Amino acid sequence: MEAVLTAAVALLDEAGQSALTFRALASRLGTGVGTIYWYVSNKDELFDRATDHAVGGILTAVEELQESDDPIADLRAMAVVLFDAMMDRPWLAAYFMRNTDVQGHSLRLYDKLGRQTLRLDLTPRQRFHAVSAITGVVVGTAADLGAELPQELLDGDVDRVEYLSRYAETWRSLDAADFPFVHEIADEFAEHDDREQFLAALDLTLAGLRLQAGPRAPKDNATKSDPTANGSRPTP
Amino acid sequence: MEAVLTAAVALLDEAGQSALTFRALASRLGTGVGTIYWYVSNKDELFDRATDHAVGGILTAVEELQESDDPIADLRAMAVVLFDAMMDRPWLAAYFMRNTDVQGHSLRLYDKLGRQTLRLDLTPRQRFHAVSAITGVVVGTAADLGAELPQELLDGDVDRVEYLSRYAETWRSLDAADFPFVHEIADEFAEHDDREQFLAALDLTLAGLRLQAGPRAPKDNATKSDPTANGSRPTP
DNA sequence: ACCTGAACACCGTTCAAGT
DNA sequence: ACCTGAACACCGTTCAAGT
Repeated sequence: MEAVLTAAVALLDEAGQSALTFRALASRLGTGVGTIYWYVSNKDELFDRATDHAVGGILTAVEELQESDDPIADLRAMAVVLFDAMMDRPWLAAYFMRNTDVQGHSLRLYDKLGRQTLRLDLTPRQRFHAVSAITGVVVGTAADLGAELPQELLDGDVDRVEYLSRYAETWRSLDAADFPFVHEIADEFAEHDDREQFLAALDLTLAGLRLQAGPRAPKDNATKSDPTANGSRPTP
Repeated sequence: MEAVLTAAVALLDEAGQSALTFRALASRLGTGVGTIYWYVSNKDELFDRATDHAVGGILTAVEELQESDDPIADLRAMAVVLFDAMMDRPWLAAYFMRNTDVQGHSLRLYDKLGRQTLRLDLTPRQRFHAVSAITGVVVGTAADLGAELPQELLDGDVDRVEYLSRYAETWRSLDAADFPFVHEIADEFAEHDDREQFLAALDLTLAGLRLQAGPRAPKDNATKSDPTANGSRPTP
């Protein structure tokens, strides 16, 4: 079992999603395809277990983080670790946190994140939504990366900067009156850095969360929280 | 071409991602598989074009929205329209905004969204990041929905509430000391509504954006913006 | 309990051949 | 210019048969 998962992860690392087939996995393990079906009941489960196997490593990295006195800063640090792991392994995003029945490490990681929200002045529902929002930003951005790479880039015919600037070129050539925004950010797009983009999205979410969590200054635990300003908020 | 795309969208609507095959599409159109390859060079492009075809409808819905004096409220309204369309068609999220070469409607929609950020006191880069963050929330949450449905649900063996409460049951049975957060939100999860969860995530992002856009009160255009507090922010 | 691999049904894609 | 469908290489999954 252990061997099956490490081999599966290796295949995914080497050549991405499409490289993980029962046949490829079997031949790497030196066995028949049927063998794998003894450990795993279908391909979805294979992906789930391979993903969780990789999440194991992320979990230990997250557990090594020092807890600060600012829960939101801690959430940020964890999200960054998670995102960086997904940049290394773009295939991770697709199956991350699906089916926690099988994904024990993922559930632990989810709890690790959520525990920080317990330190904030929020309702259970707000906590649930906050963690979902944060994992959503991580997975959403990372899933884009996994899908973003077209053939040309993987084949090495074109490098990333050329690819992006060709896009920007097309965008600049559009009618500025018709596409004012696309025109405005064409240059930004050409030079954009995925990690920076992720951090920007994450920080918007965290800023919103900080606002929601109440008036206490970020790292100031001396001030008692204002009971009139607890987290409850009318549903939009 | 038009007929190919409407047939493709119909297949996707009826039975999801996996139902769109060249053979199924050909037989629905009463032709051979080869015919489709004359209109489209591979399956990715087929998905891209089918997605953009559907986005056409979303675009007109978005264009019918009235512009208010609050750009952030307008962004919110557009995001909600987009999300609702994706709840109707969970297959949309997977290919949305990939390859705007082929997706003319998507590019227009992207510009529509971005135009609202032009009304905010932000740098081009912040505008670019803001729109990416917002579409990320929409697509990220919607992609979850598309993937979330396991076999049991599609087969109708189990309905949604039973499925969720079975999960919650498992979560409650975990050691509360080991999984304090999962324990805390088990009930929330059992009753969670996807749309509400989306709105919560969106509102966190928008709250962050409002903060970033400067000190002006949301709907107050009388106050001159404070030049010392423009949107620039040190990169984290 | 664990392994094997031929067999089945189904893909995307190509291409020589047609109108 | 547009259509056709057999053929190819490759999937996931099953299962009778082995140890």
